[in-house]
Amino acid sequence: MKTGSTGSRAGEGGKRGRQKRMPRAVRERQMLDAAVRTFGQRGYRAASMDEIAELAGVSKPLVYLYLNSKEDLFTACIRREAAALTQAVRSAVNPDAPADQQLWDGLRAFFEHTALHPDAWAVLHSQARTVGEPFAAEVNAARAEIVAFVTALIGAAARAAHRDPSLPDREVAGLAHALVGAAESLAGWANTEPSVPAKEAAATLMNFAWAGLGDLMEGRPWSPPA
Amino acid sequence: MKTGSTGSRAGEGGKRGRQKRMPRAVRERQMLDAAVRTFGQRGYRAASMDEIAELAGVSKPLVYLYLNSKEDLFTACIRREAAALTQAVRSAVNPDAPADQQLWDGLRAFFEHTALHPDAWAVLHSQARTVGEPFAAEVNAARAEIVAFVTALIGAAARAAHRDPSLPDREVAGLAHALVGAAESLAGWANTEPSVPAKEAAATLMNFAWAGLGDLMEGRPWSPPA
Amino acid sequence: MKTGSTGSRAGEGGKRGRQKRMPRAVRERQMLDAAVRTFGQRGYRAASMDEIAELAGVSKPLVYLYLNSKEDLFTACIRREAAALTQAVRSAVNPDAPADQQLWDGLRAFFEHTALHPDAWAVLHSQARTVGEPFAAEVNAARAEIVAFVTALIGAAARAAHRDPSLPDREVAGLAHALVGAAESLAGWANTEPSVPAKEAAATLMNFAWAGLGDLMEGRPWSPPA
Amino acid sequence: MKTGSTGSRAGEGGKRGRQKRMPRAVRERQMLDAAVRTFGQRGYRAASMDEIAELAGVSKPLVYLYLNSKEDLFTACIRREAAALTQAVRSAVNPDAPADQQLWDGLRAFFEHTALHPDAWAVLHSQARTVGEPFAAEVNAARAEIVAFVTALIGAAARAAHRDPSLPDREVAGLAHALVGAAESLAGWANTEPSVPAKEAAATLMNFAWAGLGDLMEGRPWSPPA
DNA sequence: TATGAATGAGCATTCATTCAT
DNA sequence: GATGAATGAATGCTCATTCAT
Repeated sequence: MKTGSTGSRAGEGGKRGRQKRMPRAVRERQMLDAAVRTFGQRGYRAASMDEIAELAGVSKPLVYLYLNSKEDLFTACIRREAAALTQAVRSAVNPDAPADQQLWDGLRAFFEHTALHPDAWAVLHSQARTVGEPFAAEVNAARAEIVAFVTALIGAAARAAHRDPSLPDREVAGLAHALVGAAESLAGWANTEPSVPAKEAAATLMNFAWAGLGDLMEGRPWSPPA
Repeated sequence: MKTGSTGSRAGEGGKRGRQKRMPRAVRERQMLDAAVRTFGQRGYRAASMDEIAELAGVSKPLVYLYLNSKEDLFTACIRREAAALTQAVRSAVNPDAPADQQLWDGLRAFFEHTALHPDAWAVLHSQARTVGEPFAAEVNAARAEIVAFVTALIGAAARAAHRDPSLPDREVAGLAHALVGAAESLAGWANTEPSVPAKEAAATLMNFAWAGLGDLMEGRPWSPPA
Repeated sequence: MKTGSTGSRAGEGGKRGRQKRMPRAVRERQMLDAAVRTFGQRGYRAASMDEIAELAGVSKPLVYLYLNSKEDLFTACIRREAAALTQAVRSAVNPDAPADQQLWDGLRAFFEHTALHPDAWAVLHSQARTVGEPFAAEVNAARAEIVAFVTALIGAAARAAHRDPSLPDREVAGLAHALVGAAESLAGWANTEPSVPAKEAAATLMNFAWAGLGDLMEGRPWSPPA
Repeated sequence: MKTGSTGSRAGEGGKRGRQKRMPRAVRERQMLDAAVRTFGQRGYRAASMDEIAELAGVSKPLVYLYLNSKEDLFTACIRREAAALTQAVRSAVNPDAPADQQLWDGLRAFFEHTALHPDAWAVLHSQARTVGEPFAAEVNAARAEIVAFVTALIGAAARAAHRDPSLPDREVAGLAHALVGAAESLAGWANTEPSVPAKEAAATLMNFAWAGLGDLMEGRPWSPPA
C-alpha cells in the first residue's frame, strides 16, 4: 500500500512531467517510494541520489531539504518498511490462538507482504546487511525485532506444551534464527522462481518447521488448522 | 635494466616491505586473499582497489594485470570461496550413509567452514546478494549449487523412506531452500553472538530440521547418530 | 483573506516566535543586524542566506524582497557599519583642538567602537578585504574615507607646525596608511588578547605614532594632553 | 623565486598543453604555485579546486592525490609562503647591527618580498584572516612568528638603550602589533597605488615608527644609517 | 615482472535565488 | 507584508582504470 509498486495513481490529472507544489508530506512519501525502489534494485552504494530524485519527480535539493542525506534517507526507508512488515505480521497473528496457528498465520502474512513489496523486502533483506555502513544498527534492530517476536512465539509454545524444563533460552534463540532465515530464503525463492504463491511457500515452511524433515519422510506432514 | 641477481634479499627475510619477483600463482593468491578480506568487510562497492592492492602488498596495475577488473576480481573471489565451501561440505559427507547422518555431517562441515572463514562467508552471503551487479549470476550459481546438493539429499532420503508417491519436486526444492536459508541465518548468528560453537549450531539446526518444532515441543528431539 | 485586526498578539508579547507584520524599516534593521553578525563570524562566502534569514527571524524570500541579493545585503552591511564607525570617530574629534589631541580623541573613539561592535569590525576589516568579490569597491571606499580623514588630520598638523615646505602629499598619505594599519592591527590585538582596554590600546598607539620608537627608547614618551 | 609569478619557465620545450610525467616534487611545486595564485586572487572559499588544477596543468585527482584536500592545500600554501617571507626578512637582518639598522633592513626586505610576491602576500594577509576556518591556527601561528620577531627586536633595542626599567612586556607586544599592522597596511598601499617602490615604503614606515609623527612635524625625521 | 604518474567520469552535498500563494 | 515549495548550477572529493617505463 505504500511502497511505490503502483506506478502513478490515476486521477491526479493530465500531463505527468513534474507535478508542482504539493504539500510536504506527499512529496516526502513520493521520495521514500522512489528511494525504496532504487535502493532495492541497486543497493545502497550503487543507488545514486540523482536517480532517486528523478524517479520521485523532484530535484535533488528537495530530497536533501526533506530527508537530509543519503544515509538518513536510507534509514528512513528501513524504518518505514520494517514497520510495515512487522505490522503486517503482527496484525495477522491472534495471540490467543494455538502456537501452530499463530505461526501459520504469521508466515502467510510474511510471504504475502514480501511478495507484494519486493523492493521493500530487498531493502530490508539483501541490501541492508552490508557491514561497516553506518545504518547497520538500524537494520539489525529491525531484524532483531522480528527474531524476538518469533522467539517469544516459540518460547510460549514450548511452555504451553507442558514441557518442564522447557527448552533452554539459547536453544530457543537459535531455533528462531533458523526459522527466520528459512523464511527469508523461501521468500527469495518464491519471488524469484516464477509463480510460487505465498500460501504455498508458507505451507512448505510450516511443514518444514513444524513437522520436521523426519516426519515428512515418514509421511506425517503437518496439516493446516481450521 | 639492472638484472637483479640478489640485489634485494631473496625469500622471506627482512622487513616485509613489498616482496619482489614472485611466481604468478603466489601473487595471485595474495591478491585474492586481500580481496576476499576487503570485499568481505566492506562490501563490493565500498571496497576500493587501492585498499586491496595495498593489503596485498602490490601495486594497483599489477592487480589489473593479473585479474583484469574489479568485477573479474570479485567473480574470482566468489568462485574460489564457493568452491572451497562446497568442497568442505561435500568431502564431509559419505554418500552411502543414512540421510540424517549425511545431513548432520554436512551441516557440521558447513558451520565449521563458515566459522573459520568469516570474510569468505561474508562475500558469499551478505555482500554478494546485491542484485543489478554484473556478477549476480556467479553468486546465484554458487548458491544454486549448494541448494541442488541439498535438494538431491532430501530427495534421496525421501525416496529411501519408501514413500510413494514421494514428495513433489517443487516441495523438495522449497524444503532445500528453507534448510539452506536456516543454515545461513544460523551461521550469521553463530558468528556474531559470542561463542556459539559450530557443533552446537549444527545440532540446533539438525533438531529443527529433522524433528521439527512440533516434535521438539513434545520432547522428541532428534538425536545424533553414532 | 482574514483581515487581521488583533488575530495575533500585538506588540512584543508572547513567546517570541516570528513576529508578524512590522514596518519595513524595523524588519530591515533586524535583517542587517543578523547579516552583520553572520558575515562577521563566518565571512562573506561562508555565510549562508539561510542562516541570516533564520537569525533575523524571517523567511528567505523576505530578505530577497527587501535587500535584493547576497551581494547587496553585504554592501548594505558595509555601508551601515562604515558610516557608524566614521561617525563615532568624527564626532569624538574637535577640529579646533591641537593635532595630538584630535588624534588621541579619534583613536580612543575608534578602539571603543571596535571593541563594542566586534562583528561589525570583523565585517569591515577581515571579511571584506577579499579581492575579486564585487563589493570590493564598497569596502575600499569605506577604508579610503578613514584614510582620507587621517590624511587630512596629519596634513593640517604638519602645516600648523609652521614647517615649510610641509611634508609631500605622498609621504602624508603613506603615514596615514601606516597609522590606520597600526590601529587596525591593535584593534585585533586588543579584542583577542584577554582584557586590553580601549584606552590602553589608544595610548600605546599614540605613543608609538606620536613620539616614535626612538623617543620611547630614550625615555621620552608622548603624554596625554589635558 | 617560488611563487608562480613567472608564467612559464622557458626551455622546457614546445607545445605547452599539459606536460606529461614529471616527478612528484615538481608537480607538487606547480600545484602550490597555482594554488597560491588562485587563493590569493579569489580567497579560500571562492577558489575552486577545478580552477587550481587547471592552472597547474593537471587533473583534479592528482591534486588530491598529492595534497589531500582543499584545506591541506591551503595550509601548505600558508606554510610555504610564511616560511619564505620570514626567511627573507630574517636573512636581511644582521643581529649585531644597531636596532634602527636592523629594523630598516627588515622592513626593506619585507616590502620587497611582498611586492615581488603579491599573491603570496594576499594569501597570508587578506585571505587567511577568515575566522572559523580550520586553518586559522596555521595563519595565526605564522603572523605570531613575525610579531614575536619584531617584539624581540624592540625589546632588545629598549634594553640596549640603557633604560631601566625598560618598557613593560605588554607595552612592547602592543608596539610590535602596531608596527606589524602598519607594515601590512603599507604593503597593501604600496602594491595597490601605482608604483610606490619598496624602498620608499620602508622609509615612510621607518620615519613613522622611529621618529614618530611629533618629530616629523618638528622637522626631525629619522635618517637612514650608513 | 612490476610500478609511479596520471585521468575521465561520477557522486553527495550546498547555495543563492525564484515562484505561487 | 510574508512564506512554503522548489530548483539550476556549482563544488569538494573518490574511484576504477590506464600509460610509459
